[in-house]
Amino acid sequence: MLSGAGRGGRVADFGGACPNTGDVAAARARGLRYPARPSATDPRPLTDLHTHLRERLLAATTQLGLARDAAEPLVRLDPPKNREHGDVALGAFQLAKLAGKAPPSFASELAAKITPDDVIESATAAGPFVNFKFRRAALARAVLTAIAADAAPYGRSPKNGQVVCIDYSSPNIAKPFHIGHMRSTVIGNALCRIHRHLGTTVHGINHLGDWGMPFAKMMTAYMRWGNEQELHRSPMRYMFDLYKRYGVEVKNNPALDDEAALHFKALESGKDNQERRMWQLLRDESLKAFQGPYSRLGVTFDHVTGESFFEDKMEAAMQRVATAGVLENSDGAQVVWLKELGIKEPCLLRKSDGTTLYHTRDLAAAFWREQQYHPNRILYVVGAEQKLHFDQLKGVLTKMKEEVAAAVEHVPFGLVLSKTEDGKWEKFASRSGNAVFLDEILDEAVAKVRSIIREKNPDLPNADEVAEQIGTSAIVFNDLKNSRIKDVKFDWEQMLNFDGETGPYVQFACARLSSIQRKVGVPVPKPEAVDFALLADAERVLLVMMEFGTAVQRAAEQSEPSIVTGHTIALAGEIHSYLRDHYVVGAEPAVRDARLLLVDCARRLLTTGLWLLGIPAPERM
RNA sequence: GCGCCCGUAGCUCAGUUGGAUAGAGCGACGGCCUCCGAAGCCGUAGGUCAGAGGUUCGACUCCUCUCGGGCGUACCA
Repeated sequence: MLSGAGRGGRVADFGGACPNTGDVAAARARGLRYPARPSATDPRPLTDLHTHLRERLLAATTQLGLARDAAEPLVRLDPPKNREHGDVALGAFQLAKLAGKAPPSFASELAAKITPDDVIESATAAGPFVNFKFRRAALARAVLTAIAADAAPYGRSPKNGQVVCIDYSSPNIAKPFHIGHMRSTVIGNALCRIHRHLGTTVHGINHLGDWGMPFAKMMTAYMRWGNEQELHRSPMRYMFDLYKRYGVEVKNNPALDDEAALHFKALESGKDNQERRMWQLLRDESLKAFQGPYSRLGVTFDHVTGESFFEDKMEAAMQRVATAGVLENSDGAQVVWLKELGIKEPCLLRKSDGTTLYHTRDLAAAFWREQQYHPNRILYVVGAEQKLHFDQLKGVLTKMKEEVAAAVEHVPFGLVLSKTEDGKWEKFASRSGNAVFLDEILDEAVAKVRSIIREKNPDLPNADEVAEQIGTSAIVFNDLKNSRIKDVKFDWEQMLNFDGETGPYVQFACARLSSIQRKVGVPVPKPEAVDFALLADAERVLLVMMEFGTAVQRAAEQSEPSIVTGHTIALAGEIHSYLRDHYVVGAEPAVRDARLLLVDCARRLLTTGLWLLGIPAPERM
C-alpha cells in the first residue's frame, strides 16, 4: 500500500531525552530568547473576586508572621471538590509548614483573620482546609458585569505579545479527506481560536502533504492506469481508486516503488518535465476537493504552505545543518545522529539517491517559521504515532544549538478506531476498505438531525441550513470532547445519539436561552440596573461561569481543547437545571430582569465557548 | 528486543499537576410536558481507580516492577 498520509499521517511526538514539557524552562535556563510560556504552577487567571480574596489572605498570612514573598506562591485558590464546602478552597498544608504549625490549627487561625466584608461572606476552617464563600450579590455582579461587557477572560484579551504557530490538518492531499484527517483539523482549528482569544498572535498553517514518495506513488499509478477525463469527473474518488490499485499491485510488483522513486527524483530535479506537470495537475485537483470538507467544518488557515513550498528552501537548510557540524554520512545517506539525546534512530535528511525526506522539509519549515513569524511556540498537531519524527526534528535543532528548538512542540492525539465484527477496536485503514469519508459521516449526521427537526420543530424556517450546522457540529464536538491523546472510538450509534454530553445538547441550551429572550418581550437590562441579590439562587450557574477563564487558559497551556468542551457541557447542564425551577417570563419585574441578564450572559458564554471549538450556536433548532 | 502512550462503573470518558466522601454521559430502571424548547430535568442501581510494592501527614495522581491493549523502531509520511 501507499504509506504515510501527510501530516494527517504524520504521527510521532517527543519523549525520551527531550520531552516536550519542560523544554521551554530548559531553554530559559540555557539563556535562550524564547520566553517560557506560563508554567503549570503559575496562579490561575484570577477574577476580581479572587484577587480581592487573595489580597485579604496575604494580609492575613503576613499578620501571622509569614513573609509575603514566601506565602504568595502557596496561596492557591481552587474550587473545592465538593461544592457544599464553599466557592473556593485553600489547602493550608504548605502555608502551615512554612509557619511551623499543624495544618488544622493554622487553617483556623487563618480563617479567623478573614472577617467578612462586602465581597467575602465567610471563611471557615475545615481541618487543614479553609473554605470561602463569596457574597451572592458580589458573585453575581462580578461575573455577569464582566460577561455583559465582553471583558476578558470572557471576551477576547488584548494582545499579549506572544506568537504561536499551529501546524494542523496537513493532509496528504493525494488521498480523500477521511475521518482520520479530521482530528488534526478540528483540534488545530480550536487551538487557533483559543490562543487568539487569549490575545496571542496565531499563525495557523496547513503543511500539506504535497511532496515526497506518497505523491510520487500517486503519480506512478496515474501514469500507468489513469486518464484525465475520469480524473476531472470525480477527482477524489478516482484518485482513491488509483491509490487502492497501487496498493494491490505493488504487492506482486515491488518494482513499482522503484518506479515511484525515479519519478520523485525527476520531480525534485526542478526541471519542467512530465512529472512536474502531473504533480501540478494532481495537486490542483486534490486541493480543490479539500475545500469542501474545510468549509463544511468551518476551518480556515492563515498560511497554506505545504511540503512543496519548501522545495527551494531545503538546500539552505541542509547547508545550515552541515555548517553546524552535525551532518554525517551513513550508508550513502546523510543523517544526524542523536544518540547523546537518547534517540537511537538517526534522523535521515537525504536519501542515498540524493532526494529529500519528510524531515528535510520539516527542518526547512522550522527555519522558515522562525524567520517569518518569530514564534514562542510551534505546535505540531499530528498523530501520536509520529512522536519519533518530532523527537528527531527537535533533537536535530537542539544538537545544532538552534534557538527554535525550544519552540518545537508536538501535540499528539490518538487514533480513530473502528469496531470489528467481533466487537474489538482496530485502526481505520483505507486499504482494508473500512475508511469512512468525512462527507459520508457528516451527511449521515445531518440527515439524522433533519429528521429530528421534522419531528420536533416542523415549522423551523431554515431547517436544512440548521440541520447542516447541528449535524456537522455533533461530529466535531464528539472529536473535541475527550482528551486528545485518547483514541477515538468511531461508533455510528454513539455518534448519532444526540442525548447527553453532545454538541446538540450545548446548542440546544443556546437555542432555549434565545427562545426565552424572544418570549420575555423586554430588552436585557444593563447590569447597573439589576439587583444582584435576587440571583442568590443561581450560584451554581455563576460558579461554573467563573471557571471559564481558567478553562480557556488551561486549554491553551496544555493544547487541550477538551477542557473548553467540558466547560460548555457543564455550563449548559447548570443552566438547564436552573431553568427548571426559575422562570423568567412571568416573574415579577425585578426578578425577571435579573434572570434575564443571567440568561443572556449564559447564552453569550456558551456561544463563545462553542465558537472557540469552531462550532456555531443557532438561535433556533 | 528497545522506546513511548493507554488501562477509573456494563459502554464511552472526567478527575484543575499530591488533598476533603472518586464524578458525568450513554445504556438499564422509576418519575416529570394544561407550566419560558422533553435534543431537557429529577431520582435509583452500578467501583478492589489493571495488580504488587515504594515515597508521603495524605496517592486515581509521583517512583519501581508485573500484567493487559496500542503505536513506533534510518533511505515512507
